[in-house]
Amino acid sequence: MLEAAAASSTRAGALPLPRSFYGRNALRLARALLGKVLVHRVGGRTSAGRIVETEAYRGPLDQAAHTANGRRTERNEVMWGPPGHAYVYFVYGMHWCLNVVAAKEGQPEAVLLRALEPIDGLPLIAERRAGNRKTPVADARLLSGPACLCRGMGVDGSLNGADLTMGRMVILDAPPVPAHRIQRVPRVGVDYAGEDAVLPWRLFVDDSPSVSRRA
DNA sequence: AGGAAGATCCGCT
DNA sequence: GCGGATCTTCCTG
Repeated sequence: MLEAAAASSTRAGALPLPRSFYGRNALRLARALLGKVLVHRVGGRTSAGRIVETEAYRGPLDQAAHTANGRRTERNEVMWGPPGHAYVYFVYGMHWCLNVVAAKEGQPEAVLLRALEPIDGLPLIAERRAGNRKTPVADARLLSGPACLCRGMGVDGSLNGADLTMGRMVILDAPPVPAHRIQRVPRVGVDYAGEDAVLPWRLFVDDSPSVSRRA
């Protein structure tokens, strides 16, 4: 399974998704991003993974979003800009999280990338993840969880605002995931969001071994 | 100026 | 299942 994904991702002709791909609401983008491939090149080394878990955060009307009620701050400024850029923020004093800005400029929506299936640069990913662990992790779980994903892919605050349609970190097109393989459940860790906490805006590929917090 | 809470992970029980 | 690690961001006074 992982081998098959790797073969397709490294195939010549896989192009970065154009900006127009991102110009839709965050829920639709969260769905469309499943199966696509995040690639990060740094210092001549490449790591890549297939997106298998996402969460949609829908701007002013979503109490779970950083931009709830139209809140605009220095931290979430990127969410207000054009789609197709990375919104990277720091949480819990130790972790980074990577989002993809959705919708159109002035409409602050984003998709949190929660898990990838590692498909290229396994040694590099394992090396990055080893730093804060005592016990080894199975390959399929190296990028399982939003903070694990950032750690393993080498994503930090320096990538906040990065253009994902070009540059050192991009998202490549890849075959879509069939609808019958996608599950929709409530988002993780948003109990503070009242009624919005139960919206089924966490999407994942149900047969992927890399999904975080499987029931 | 101060404090509370957070879109989490890890290791131990 | 639970709590500790660790610090930025934002809101309050």
